[in-house]
Amino acid sequence: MITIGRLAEYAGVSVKAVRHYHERGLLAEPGRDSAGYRRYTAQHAVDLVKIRTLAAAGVPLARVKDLLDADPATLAAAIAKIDGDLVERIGRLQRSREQLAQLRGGERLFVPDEVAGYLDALRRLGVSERQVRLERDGWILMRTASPEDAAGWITEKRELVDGDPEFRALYLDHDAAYDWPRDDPRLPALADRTRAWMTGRPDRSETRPVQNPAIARLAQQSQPGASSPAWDELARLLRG
Amino acid sequence: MITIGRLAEYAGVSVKAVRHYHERGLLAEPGRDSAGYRRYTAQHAVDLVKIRTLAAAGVPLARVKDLLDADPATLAAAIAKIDGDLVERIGRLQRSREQLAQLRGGERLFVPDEVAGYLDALRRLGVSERQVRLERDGWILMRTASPEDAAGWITEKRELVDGDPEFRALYLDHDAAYDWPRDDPRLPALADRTRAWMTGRPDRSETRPVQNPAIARLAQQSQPGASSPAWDELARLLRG
DNA sequence: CTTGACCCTGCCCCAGGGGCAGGGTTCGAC
DNA sequence: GTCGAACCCTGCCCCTGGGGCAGGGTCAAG
Repeated sequence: MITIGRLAEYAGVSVKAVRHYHERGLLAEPGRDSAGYRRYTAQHAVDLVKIRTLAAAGVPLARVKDLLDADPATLAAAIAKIDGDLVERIGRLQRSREQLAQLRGGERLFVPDEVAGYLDALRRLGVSERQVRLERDGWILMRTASPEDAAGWITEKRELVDGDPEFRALYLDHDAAYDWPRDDPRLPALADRTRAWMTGRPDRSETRPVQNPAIARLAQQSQPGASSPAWDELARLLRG
Repeated sequence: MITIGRLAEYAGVSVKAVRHYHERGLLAEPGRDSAGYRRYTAQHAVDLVKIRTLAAAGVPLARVKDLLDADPATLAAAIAKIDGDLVERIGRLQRSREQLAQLRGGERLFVPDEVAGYLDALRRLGVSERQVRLERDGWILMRTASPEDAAGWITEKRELVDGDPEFRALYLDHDAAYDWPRDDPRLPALADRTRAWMTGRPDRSETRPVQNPAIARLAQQSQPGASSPAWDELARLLRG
């Protein structure tokens, strides 16, 4: 006849846990001795190890209770399912490890791969970090509104950056223009070149070229102080 | 400017969780629109993904809060530790899978390997399942009282079962005697043979041979109805 | 006869949300 | 113009699996 402490130690659980299992009806309450102490049998130890094993596998105690007096076939089926869940949980933890590793290395975690690749391409081009962040935030905003459109948008922009030298040049100039004064004499010329490039674009020219400023405006709303006098002036020149 | 629902969807968490993070001070409360709705920026999405990643790795929200504005070196160290915990947890789950598998296959889970081996040896000898269970329970009881003694005891009994033919014969007869009537004429003869074997044992003869009935008595206490009239009579004959 | 290690019950606490009540809002369809 | 669906708001109580503490009683050894 063993005490609650010895029982708990045998099974590798806390005394508190044993009492908890009594309360939940998982483990039979044993008899008491003259002092009112619980006195356990070996069978209790066997039952407790069973409970501990299932609970350690993440089975809710309510289900453990059912499983304890299920017939062997049902138990076997349940164990198979629990094992499947376990495999899945292990997989999730492993994916969690990968995500965690990316937390150390920049923004890859926060956006899908294609976007990360696009942002890296911008960086290789020599675009400022401020602009890269604007692009990233713009993508996130787009993406919350319409994931498919966002995916198309990133593909097209990637093609432009990789394949259109004039787009690259304009992009870098727009980036640099951020810091120019509002009355910088280079602004009208830049607006003209931009308009020329836009009219040179074929069919889908009404949607995409507008997108760049549109995104910028979105990002501007979301990030206070993300525009500049020169950009405002440039937008005015393009509209007018 | 995105709503709470879109933000939650982007990060793969529930709306409720986002509000929870606000309450805990993990995620900055954004501005409200004219209807009182929260309106988020892309930066919130980035922050939320970070929170979700740490939380998914099992980091308590209170620690997540600290990590969010820790410097990169501290963060890297913390991530290394979290990753270590993750590896440990994965290991535990894998061990849990093994234990679970044993739940289907008998009692190996409930006792250490040597004991399981000993019980299997008894079964091969032709001992009844009732007796095997008595032995198992006796071991568990012993073990909770004194693990080292229990280990020694199981080793000696294993040696006896493997190496002493007369012990094996006596053991099987004792097992069979369980069901005899109290006045069975074979009982005195069995008691005599048992006494003869006990006196034939060298040095440690006062501890071990007594153990078998002692264990039986322990098990008897723990398992109501685990003795029988014939066993009681046998114990009386051996004492007298 | 004390001291430390047990045991008892009962209560509140934690994370990490879920669910529901009891509202208000927005948007598209009819 | 109005209806319904799908959002959003706050506030409250609920869950699991125990931990911790209070405020006792008990037991064995020195």
